[in-house]
Amino acid sequence: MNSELWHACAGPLVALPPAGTLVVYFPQGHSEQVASTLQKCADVPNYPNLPSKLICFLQNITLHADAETDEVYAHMKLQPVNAHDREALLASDVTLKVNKPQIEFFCKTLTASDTSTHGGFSVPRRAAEKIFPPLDFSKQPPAQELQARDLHDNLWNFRHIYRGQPKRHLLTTGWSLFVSGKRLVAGDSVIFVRDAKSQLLMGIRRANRQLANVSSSVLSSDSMHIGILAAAAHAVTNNSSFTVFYNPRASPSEFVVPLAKYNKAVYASQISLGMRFRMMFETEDLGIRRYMGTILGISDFDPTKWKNSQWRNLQVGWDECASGERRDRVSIWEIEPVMAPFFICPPPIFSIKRPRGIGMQDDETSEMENLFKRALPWLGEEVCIKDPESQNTVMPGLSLIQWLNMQQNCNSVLPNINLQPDGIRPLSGSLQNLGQTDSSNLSGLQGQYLQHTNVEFNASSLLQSQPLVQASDSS
Amino acid sequence: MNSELWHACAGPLVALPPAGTLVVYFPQGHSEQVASTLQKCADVPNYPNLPSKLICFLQNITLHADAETDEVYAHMKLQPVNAHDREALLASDVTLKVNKPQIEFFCKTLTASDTSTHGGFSVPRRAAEKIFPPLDFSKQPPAQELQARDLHDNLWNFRHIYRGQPKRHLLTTGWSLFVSGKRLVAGDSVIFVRDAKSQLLMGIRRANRQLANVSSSVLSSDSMHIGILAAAAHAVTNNSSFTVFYNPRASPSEFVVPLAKYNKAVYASQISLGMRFRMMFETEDLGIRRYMGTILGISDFDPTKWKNSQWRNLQVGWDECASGERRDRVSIWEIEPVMAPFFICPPPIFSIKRPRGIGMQDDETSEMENLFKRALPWLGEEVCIKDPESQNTVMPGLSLIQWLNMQQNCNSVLPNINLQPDGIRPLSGSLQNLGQTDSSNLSGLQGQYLQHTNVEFNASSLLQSQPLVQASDSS
DNA sequence: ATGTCGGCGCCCCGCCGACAA
DNA sequence: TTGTCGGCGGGGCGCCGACAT
Repeated sequence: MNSELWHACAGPLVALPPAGTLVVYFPQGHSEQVASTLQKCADVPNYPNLPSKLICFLQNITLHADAETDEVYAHMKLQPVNAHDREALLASDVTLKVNKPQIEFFCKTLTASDTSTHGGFSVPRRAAEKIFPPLDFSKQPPAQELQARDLHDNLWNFRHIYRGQPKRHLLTTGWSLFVSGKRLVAGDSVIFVRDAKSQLLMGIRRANRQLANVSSSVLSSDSMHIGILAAAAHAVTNNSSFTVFYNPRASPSEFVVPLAKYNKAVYASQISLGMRFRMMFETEDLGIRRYMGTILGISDFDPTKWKNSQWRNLQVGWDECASGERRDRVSIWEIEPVMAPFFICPPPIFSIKRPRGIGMQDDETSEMENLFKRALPWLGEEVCIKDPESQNTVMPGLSLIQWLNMQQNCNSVLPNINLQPDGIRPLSGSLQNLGQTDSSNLSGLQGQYLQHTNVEFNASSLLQSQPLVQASDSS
Repeated sequence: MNSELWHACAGPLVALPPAGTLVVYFPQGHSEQVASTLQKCADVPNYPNLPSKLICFLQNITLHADAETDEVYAHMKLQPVNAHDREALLASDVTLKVNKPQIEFFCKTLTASDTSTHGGFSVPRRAAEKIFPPLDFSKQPPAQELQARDLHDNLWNFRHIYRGQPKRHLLTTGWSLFVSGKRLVAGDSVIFVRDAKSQLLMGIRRANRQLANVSSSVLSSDSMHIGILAAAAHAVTNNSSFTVFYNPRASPSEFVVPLAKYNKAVYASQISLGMRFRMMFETEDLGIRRYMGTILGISDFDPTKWKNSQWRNLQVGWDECASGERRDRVSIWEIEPVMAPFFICPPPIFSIKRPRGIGMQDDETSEMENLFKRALPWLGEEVCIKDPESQNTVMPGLSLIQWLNMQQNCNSVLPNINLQPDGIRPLSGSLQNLGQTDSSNLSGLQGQYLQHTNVEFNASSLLQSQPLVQASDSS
């Protein structure tokens, strides 16, 4: 399975954690994917003794495509962990640094003419020039035979010709076989990728047409829903691993989140009612667009079954509500908080120690504290995330020292309403007394968010945190 | 969903228990169906506290066909029960009396010519005359427009013509649309049914071609396997119901067995090593053929995960081993014991009382005994099963009195080797002292089996039976 | 720049009886 | 009785530029 092609089909927002790193698994989100796939929301009871989130070691991850539909998905083999070695933690942090290689591809939504039996495929000019091998324009008409491999490594042959008045690029012979073979209809999309070896690859993305009742004839949806929970619970109990299928196109959100991404969002962001944020959405041509929104509430999505989960615990409203498809509940790691540079408040650090959850051994306490110390985002890594759209590096260096310095200059100008069940208190003195730092480069930060820290410090005051793995109440 | 069509597609051996009756559910068999569907045998651990068999009330049963493949399957809503009302028990017994209505249908395996684009469908002469509406043979050539509904109630139109030299029935116009629409290939079968209202129905049965890796892209096979167990266990714990999908074509055997059928097989049959038996198999044209075999062993199929299950606890050998596809392990209710009439030994009645299984309340004891008293097969029903192939009624009346009488005349001529974990003792005196009965009709019984009883008696001595629902050891 | 259409050539779908198994 | 084939007619697949958006 070609990784570039897989990611092109998955979309620009999908970033898979690499094998060997730590992730946070949300059974609730997994359930959502199953419900979304089955297009049916089963009323699944809470599963006894399964926490609302699990820290797991990602043993293995493989890329796949459905044999019938070409839909991309990933197998992830997860091992629930209580103790973590330094190596895995460091590897997990590194995931934030990865720059996706800029792959050459184009995506076109098929028109009625493209899919009819009357003719071939009209290739967008820029696409043909960027992706396809160059034509010999001395011939009349310029033409060539194209060969492209799909997600299953099957080879497809097309006649690529440049003709007509005005001139345009067309795929003729071979195209109809592809359309009927993949059962494409108008509205579906086709993706052409030129990989590192200049080979041509192609994938498809189907339109979100209702698949009526795709209910598998193998398992009842109830069994499926309970099955994913039971599999995870079994792995926790037996200290073994379990396998999940992540289907980025069907799943409303990723339910296996890199631990570093999770920690950064939860512990480095200031979330409060009324806060403005941005969030990335995918455009039709596989680009990225950001929409602005406001946090309207903070509460458990499902207080009875999944208590104290951070899964979609933010109720949000959107500035442009025209596209009503945007969700009204998101998770904290999905958003980019927008702060005016001098209106920043201290990050929320939980101070109330809760009773240990079921399945948490007492002697794990020090390990958990080590986990927090190491996995906190300001471990000294150099984070540099590129914006695939603008090609510009966003988030120029803002150190935690700089950020802390800002706290001294403005204390809680914005009202700090917080509905999270645990109390919040500002960072205690030892951290606030760090030295003054040049803040001349802060003026350009408006509309950006704190994503970059590169200072080490003694995080002892953070260790009174709420345990990350917390068993749900077995009521 | 038309029941006649569904059963025609399911095959002659499939008999579904009606809603409102009691059944025995075997999780192990359910697991086998899932493994068979996924063509992958996952190594699923034993599920804690789930017995190897569950008595359930069949709340509901509905017939379905897969939207993609037209494969038939059934939804069954099962409620695990501990106490049973008399009505359900009686209804369960009635299920043995049901004579399937003799439906008019024919089945043809498609040839290369049938599925090629070169021509239409060659209709077997007898089939056309029996199933299709009669042609007007005064016209030349005789022809008509046929309309048939498939499993999804879609209407298909065909031109039915009687022509050629020699004359033969053909489906021409419309046939190729059906073949391509259903994606039929040579080797698949098509079934035409004329229902009670003389309407034409049609279904398909696909050849057993390897579907490579049909692994769903939704759930891992591990999650599926554990899901079916968890769903059943959850229903037991919460006194609720669970839903299973029974796929008669994919499943090696039925895993939801009518309680009466189960009891009759377990308590009315004498099973011993070396015993000869017959078993029904399906022929290619949806007929029935019996094969002879010998019992080679009696033991738990999976002694570690499913202890004391009767699922496939008989190891068998077949007289005609040419067709190596016959299973080497079967369940007792699948076979027809073959006994020489004067070589019959007493039925095995378990006498060792075992500790109550997990989940068995003490106050259920009397209910369980009532269950056994009522569900035992000699409750006075008149069993009359027709052999669809020979059209003859097999098993003429052999009453329990007659059978018991035989016991008095021959005591254990055949060696009675029995490997079942529980001890076996003969029926105690009160039953053996029943009066002499005419046994003149026994001479024709050689090669048949005891399937018919119609006498009531005091079964008090049977009440020391092993509990039917028995929790697996939670080791 | 590209979606749709009329024109039209030719491939192959599909109906026929011949022939054989 | 019925599976496969050669013959062949016509419908529609598919390649072309025209034209519009």
